[in-house]
Amino acid sequence: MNDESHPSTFTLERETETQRPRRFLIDYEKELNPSQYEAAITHEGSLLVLAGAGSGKTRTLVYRVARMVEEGIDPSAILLLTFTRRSAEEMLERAGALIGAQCEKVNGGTFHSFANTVLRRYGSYLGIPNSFTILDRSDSEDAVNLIRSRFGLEKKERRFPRKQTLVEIISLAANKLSNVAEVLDEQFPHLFSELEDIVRIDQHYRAYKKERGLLDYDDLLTRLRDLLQEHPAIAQRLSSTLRYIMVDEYQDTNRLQAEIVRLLAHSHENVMAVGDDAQSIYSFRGATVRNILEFPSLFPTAKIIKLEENYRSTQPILDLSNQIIQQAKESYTKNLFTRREKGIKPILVEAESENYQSRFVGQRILQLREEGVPLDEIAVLFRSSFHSFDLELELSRRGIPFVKRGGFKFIETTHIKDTLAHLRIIANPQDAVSWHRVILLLEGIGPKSSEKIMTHLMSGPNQAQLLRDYPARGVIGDEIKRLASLLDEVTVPNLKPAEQVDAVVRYYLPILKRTHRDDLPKRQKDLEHFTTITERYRSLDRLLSDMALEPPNDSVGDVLAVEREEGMLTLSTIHSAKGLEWHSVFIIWAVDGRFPSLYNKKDEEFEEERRLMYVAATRAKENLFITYPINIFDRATGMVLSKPSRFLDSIPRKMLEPVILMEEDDRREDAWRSRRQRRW
DNA sequence: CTTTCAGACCTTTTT
DNA sequence: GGTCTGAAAG
Repeated sequence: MNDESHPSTFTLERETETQRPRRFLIDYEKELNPSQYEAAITHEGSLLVLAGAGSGKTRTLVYRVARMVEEGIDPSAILLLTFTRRSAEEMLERAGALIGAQCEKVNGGTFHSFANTVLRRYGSYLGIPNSFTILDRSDSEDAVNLIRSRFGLEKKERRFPRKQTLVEIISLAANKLSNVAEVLDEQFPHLFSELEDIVRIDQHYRAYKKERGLLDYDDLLTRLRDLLQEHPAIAQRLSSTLRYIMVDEYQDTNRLQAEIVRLLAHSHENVMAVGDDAQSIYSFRGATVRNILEFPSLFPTAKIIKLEENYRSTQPILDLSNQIIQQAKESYTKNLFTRREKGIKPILVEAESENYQSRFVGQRILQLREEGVPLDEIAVLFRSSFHSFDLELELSRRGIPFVKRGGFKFIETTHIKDTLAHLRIIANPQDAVSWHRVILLLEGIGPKSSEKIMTHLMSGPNQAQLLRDYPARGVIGDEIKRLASLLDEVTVPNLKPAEQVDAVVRYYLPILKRTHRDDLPKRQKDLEHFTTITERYRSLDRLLSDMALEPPNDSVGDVLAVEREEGMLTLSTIHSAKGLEWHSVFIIWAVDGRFPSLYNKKDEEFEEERRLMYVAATRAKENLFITYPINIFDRATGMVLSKPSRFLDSIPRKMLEPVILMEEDDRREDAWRSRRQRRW
């Protein structure tokens, strides 16, 4: 984000335009359909674009940016808020390819990364130090846990919620502009009796963060909102600099984010929200479909444009998708149609076991490749990250290269988090969460000693010196001295982040050897990989906030593979597949109980699972395979799952062809064939 | 006080 | 299959 050099020269393009017709590099009218075109050329005022799956939403956004810039709007006056930073980058790249590099000056990113930039700059108005540390989810949990144990709450007879739950509750309260009591009432009624203690923990957690210069994900948004609300002069300044705001995936924003948009747009109301109410799938993080539905009442002059022509999928795929969403309790605002009449009917595959399912997918992918479909045009989608474990083994066995999106991240592994904790105490010596982690790693030190050392450390400014002064003998004394030397070593002025990382890793390796003897080589490689990633950074603060906001999610193997020429197959959670498309898509584990998952008993949750299935199905352009294993024992529920997902119930057979896998001779590779199935 | 080990418990999706 | 807790050993 480049908010340092905004020349506020806004020429009056509208008037010039009427005086003499402009020449554009692009024939927008020809490149876009009438609705898309209208969205692309409407720049002033508020605009709601209801864009169905595959209706060219991204294209519209890209062309709109290009058009604005071509009309002479200063690119840095445009703010493009997207769901991931990557999608912002891609859009700006595409716009750049259309009309030129000045599109790079457009401000683009996630709400969180935007908030980070603004708060680094203006946070001091709220008493936030500009070197604040961003806590990721597990850091927040650690902090809450620390507070909880100080209260001695975990020793009560009745079961007190675990740290994940606590953080979830606190986070939801922030994102929904609600409070702990309401969240408990709505979503955790069984914990209502703990209200007082949870509120107390929340309060202490806040104070704790404030004292140490820590901000969690929610604080980034909350504090940005506070800044805009409490400091009108700054709000005014930002608002007049960022004169054109676009928000992508609006159906997955929460009330806090909507409030931020409202405040930012206060002085000009040039806001374009784009989204699809039928694809709202992030309520677990406080998103509400009400945002998109109520946009017109927030901005009463909003113009509404619907994009209903689907350019992605064939008719049979669209028929199935429409059928899935039509069974929803509430109806949605659009009706999708396509001109791609011809196509292959989606197939529903019943596999005897998980491994059969994996083998089928593997085989079929190889067939598709032989038929000329490149691997990077194929994806396997699933409800939960772990659903692909067996398939991953199968793919490796067959030598099919893949990337996995969603789920566990490289950055969340213990050894990387440990390394990061060391870097954080260097960047922000007040960061108690990280100190705690670092000190616990020392041999012979547990929670009690750690607490003592921490109190000692917080008593003065020079931590390395304080460490040396700490009275400790023997092994513990040596350990503490070693840590002190590391701190001295890395606080030499003008050291590059990568050099600091290198020092930390050298310091950390013996610890790693002690604590993770078993899979040391892999972890060591991860650390090397991590060091490489850090080489391009010039500031440690920047490095750390990037790691919190946009963590690289490749593990070592993936990175090596990316460099291969051949495309790679994509494995992805459906959540991470949002906005993407492939020639051929497999949806695996479409078993009732897994998808929809049995935890989601409430109506709303259930409906969201349905939308998830809809999102998954609409990713496919030509081929769609839905597979499910039968007779699977589910450990979580202790139930035997044997029925295909209920979202596929009552789908006419003419829309979805059932197939059963048959085990045949081993020499026949394609051991499956179609046949009638009557069991359901 | 720390470490270790056995048993219980729960298991989603992400910035 | 992994994390968390509690109890017992070092």
